[in-house]
Formats: sequence, structure tokens, C-alpha cells
Amino acid sequence: MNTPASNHRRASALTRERIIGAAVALLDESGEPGLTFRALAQRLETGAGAIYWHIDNKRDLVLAACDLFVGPAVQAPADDAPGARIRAIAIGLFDAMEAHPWMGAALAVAAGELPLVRILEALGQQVRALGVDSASQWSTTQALMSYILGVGGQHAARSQLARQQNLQRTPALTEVAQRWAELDADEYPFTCSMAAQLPHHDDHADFMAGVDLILSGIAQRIG
Amino acid sequence: MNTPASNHRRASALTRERIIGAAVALLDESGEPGLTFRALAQRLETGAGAIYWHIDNKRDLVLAACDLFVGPAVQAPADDAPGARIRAIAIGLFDAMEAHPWMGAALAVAAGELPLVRILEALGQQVRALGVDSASQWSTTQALMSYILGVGGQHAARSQLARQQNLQRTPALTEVAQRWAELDADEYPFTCSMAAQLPHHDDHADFMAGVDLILSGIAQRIG
DNA sequence: ACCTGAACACCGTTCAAGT
DNA sequence: ACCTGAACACCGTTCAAGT
Repeated sequence: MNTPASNHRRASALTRERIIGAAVALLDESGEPGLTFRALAQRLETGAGAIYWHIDNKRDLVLAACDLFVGPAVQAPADDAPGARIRAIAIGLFDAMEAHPWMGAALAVAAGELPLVRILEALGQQVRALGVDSASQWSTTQALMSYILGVGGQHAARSQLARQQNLQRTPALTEVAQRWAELDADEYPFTCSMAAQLPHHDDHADFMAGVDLILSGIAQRIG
Repeated sequence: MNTPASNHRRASALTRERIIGAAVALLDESGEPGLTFRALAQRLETGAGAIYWHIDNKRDLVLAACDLFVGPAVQAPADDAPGARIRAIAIGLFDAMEAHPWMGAALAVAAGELPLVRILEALGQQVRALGVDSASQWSTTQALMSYILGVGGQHAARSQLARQQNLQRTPALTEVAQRWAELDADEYPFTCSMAAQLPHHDDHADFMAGVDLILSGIAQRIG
């Protein structure tokens, strides 16, 4: 019989899932420029055009790759209090972006797409559970989401840069901090002083401090 | 004499400023994909390679274009209180991104570059002036910057999408809101209810509500 | 010093043709 | 239904050659 099982021309059939898996591997290895339909086709032992039978375009492919990690990240334990669940979601996304730095840039330009909606929904439900009045729920949720994606993405970009450039030098001294330190101290007093502190900072703790700042702003409004 | 003034082969000499100006025109007309070295060369009546004598690469060109609008936007009136100046910077950047929607995507992936440093510095000086203790200045400034760029960028992307797609239909009904309304209401209760409200929202007021949320979080920490 | 424009080394996407 | 791979219509960037 000519069943799929008896036909072993490839390791397995070309599916949307296998394509996304291979795309993640390429993205993790060499970032967004490393994801190419030609490289993808070669790794999947197929033609470049075959991928288009399962995937609409590159943008959708990258978003589907993001979604693979966004889904689990926003799944907070259901028994916690809203504040704790928001913190858990923030940590989940921060860690996902650190492990897969290409997510930051992809999510920053994906307004309204599925991975963003998942994050919006997860945070919005907790904002509502906190008791924020309905007129403020939108801006409150937007504040949390933008903070998490913005700061998480910038941290991911920084640590990726540090990983690439100074492999043997003290890893704390990021390339960005060095460039900032060379700025004119009269024109950029704040940035210069931050450049000195940046390498000693605990990025994860700073990230959570910002989350708590927003959460305490929310708490004040609820009274 | 063969002075530049007597040589009128081109309207004016090719300078970095003229290149950036032409780049802004192309970006405003057709977004980031519209900015091409070939299109730029044609408009400047020169060869594609000539641009590289004045500009390092496309990334720098786009960042220089952003900087043209970031500089004025972060120039808040010096006599206001820190809180008012932060609000003025936020409004300035929001308006700049609305007028030039390509800025949102460009600034989102420009960690550490000059336009971002300008914003960081302007906000950081006011955070400091508010009396935030030095250990919290970094995360506080990051929270403000990420919120402004994140929400401002998403708003710009949404209004650009609405401008492109439904030119004659009620402009308030954005394409994103329509897509959200079609989501499963059981799985996405928050997003669905926001989709109904989104067209009636005043995006500018919502944006400022978020800024005030963060500012009140800061005020609570100081007091 | 500054400019030209052909050439290089790629891209994402399409599509007639196959199985 | 699913896959092939050549072809199309582009890119950013470089560089020998000009002025």
C-alpha cells in the first residue's frame, strides 16, 4: 500500500508544526536575518515554495514562532491573587524573551496579532479582577503590556549584544553601557550616571521593580 | 570660476541633511518599505552608491530620520514642574509618532541608539527632579519610556492601518477592533469587550491616563 | 573629495509543472 | 492534495572607475 507510513522519502511529512519548529531553531541560532525560506527549505529537505502551502508568509511564520512561547508564558497558576498572577505573567514573558531574543523585535511590531492578544487578554483579565473600573481597564492593561514588552525586549537586545561581542570580557560590561559612558556628561548627565551603574544592575530585579511601580499605581486608584 | 555656486548640475549639493530630508519624505509617503536606496537616489538625482559617502547604512539613516522629530519632541518648557514636563514629553512623542508612524517600529528596535538616549535622558532628568531615589531611577525611567514608545507606537500602527484600509467607512472602526470582535468571547472575554469600546475611545486621553498611572505610582513611592 | 552605476550576493514570493 | 525548483521582482551594499 502507498500509505504515508510506508513512504519514507522524508523523515516525516511537511506540516505547519515542523516548519515552525525549524523556524524557531534558525531564529535561535542566528536571529531574524538567519530565518530564510531557502535555509528553512534546506533544513526541512524540501523546496522553498513548498513552505507556502502551509504558511502564508514570513510575518505569520515569525508570529507563529513567537506564539509557541507566549502561550505557556501567560499561563499563570489560577489560584493566585491577581497581583501575583500579573507578576507571574511578566516573569514568564521576560524569561521567554531572554531565551529567544528575536521575540522582542517581532512582538514590538505585531499590534493586534494573536500573540499580542494572548498577552492583552491574560493581563486584562487580572486587571479586571483587581477591581479597576471599566473605563480605566484599557489604559491600565496597555501600560502593563507595553512595559513588559518594552523593557523585556530591550533587556533581551542588550544581553544578546553582550553575548555576541565580548565573549571573554566581563559579561556585565555591555556594549551599550560602554557607548553611553563615552557621552558628554554635561549634555547627558542622567544617561552617563546610569552607564556606570548598568553593569552592576540586576536586570531581572529592575524589571520587576517597574512592574511593582505600575501595580502600586493601580492599587492607589482602587483605594 | 568652477565654484559650486556656478555649477548647477543639481539643485544643491548632496549633503547628509538633504539625504535625511528625502528619506523622511519617502517614509511619510509609503512607510519603511518605501525607503529604498534606489528610490532615494532617484529623488536626489544621483546614484545609489553616492548616498553611502554620507550615510553608513540604512539603519543609521532611519535613526537619523527619527532623531529629526525626537529632538524637538523631548524639549519641554524648562519652567514647568517635573510632572508637567514628563507629560509634555509624552505628548510630544505621541504626536510625533502619529504624524510619522514609521517611527514606532524604528524606535522599538533601536536600544541604546541616539534617539532613544535623548528620550531616556529627558525623562531621567525629570524622574531625578521628582526626587526618586537613585536606586529606583533606572527602572522608573524605563517604565515611562517603554510605556510612551509602546503605547504610542501601537496607536500609530492602528491609526495608519485604519487610514489605509477603510478610507470612506467610519474611521473610528479600526481594522484591529473588527478582528478582535470576531474572537471567541469565552476564550477572550477581555479583548472582546475592549473591541466594542475601542472605536469610541479617545486614544490621546487613554494614553495620558497611562502616563498619569505611572506618575501616581511614582508619587506614592516618594511621599 | 565626491560621485557614478554596474555588479554582487542576496531576499520573499509566485507558479507552471510534476506526483 | 501536496511538493518541486526555476523564475520574478526586488533588496542593501560594494567598488572600480570617473570628475
